[in-house]
Amino acid sequence: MPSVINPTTELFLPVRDYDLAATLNSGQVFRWHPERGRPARVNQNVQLAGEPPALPSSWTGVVEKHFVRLTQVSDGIRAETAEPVENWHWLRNFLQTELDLTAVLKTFPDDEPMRAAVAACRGLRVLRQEPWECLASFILSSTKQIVQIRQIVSLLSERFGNPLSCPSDTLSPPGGERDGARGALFSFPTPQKIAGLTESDLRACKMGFRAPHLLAAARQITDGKLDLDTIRSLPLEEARAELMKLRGVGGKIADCVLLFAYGFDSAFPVDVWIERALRQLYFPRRRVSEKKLRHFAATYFGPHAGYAQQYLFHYMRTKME
DNA sequence: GTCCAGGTCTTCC
DNA sequence: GGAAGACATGGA
Repeated sequence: MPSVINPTTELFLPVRDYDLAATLNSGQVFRWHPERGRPARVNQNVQLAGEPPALPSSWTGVVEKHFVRLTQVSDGIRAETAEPVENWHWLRNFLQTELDLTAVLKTFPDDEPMRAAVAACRGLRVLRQEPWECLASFILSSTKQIVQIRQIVSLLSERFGNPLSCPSDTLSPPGGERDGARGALFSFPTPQKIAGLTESDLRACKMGFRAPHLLAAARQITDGKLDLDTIRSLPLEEARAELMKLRGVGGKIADCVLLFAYGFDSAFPVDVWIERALRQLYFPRRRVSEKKLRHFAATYFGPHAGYAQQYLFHYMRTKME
């Protein structure tokens, strides 16, 4: 007799060393929102002496076809969906709750900048996203602030995604249209849906010159010229080259997709923040060429370089706040 | 009004 | 192979 699993709408994920706020707010994903009345601190793990932990804090977002509410509690993460779920593998995989974070952190270089970055956002995880949403989001990211990427992705989802069932107490937050929260109530539009649109449909989502890039990527996928599944099994360099065949996808965006969607932990996206961080933290006194900087990034940070990169990225951004 | 944003591509030296 | 400019749009 096969064991019967009762579908549920709630799941408790026991996990230590997981900073949900830092993870969802570190520029990997663009459709997660702290819930009104459930304030989320940027770093749950920084607790001052004598100060009670600011728990719980909830976030709402979409993973694949599921609307999800996640709440950080002291010994893990509580998840809630609108519709009963039999198998929660998709959520564990997305959140990477079963990853041995301590083992990853041990591989980081033992230097002052990395120690400071880890101290600032320990518990930050690199998520495992669905490749198409990740690729599309980062095609839309070039020379855009994170807040604007959220707006564009939200508009795109609202207009061309499918409405999702939400828990009954989920309300569209005030100002949601401005900060993109409403878009989290829809699925991310499929490549097939995008491929059937026109460039002006997409430009109406405020994505500007990125519209033809997104359209072309969607059409390559629906035409069978690009298979996002096979990229998973390629060696890193081949996977990177495959993604970079797409117009509007250079090394940085390819590295983001490799790291955030496919789990290539050594992929090291170099954007303006990371370039600034590397120059300030590692080469404060001399001007190094961009090429040397890339070589340094590719060789210095170890097998989980991309993970180290995400710690540096979030550390630099929160330090500036 | 000006500068700049999780870049990429083309042109020109 | 490296610098400079174009590309849309909006927040700060």
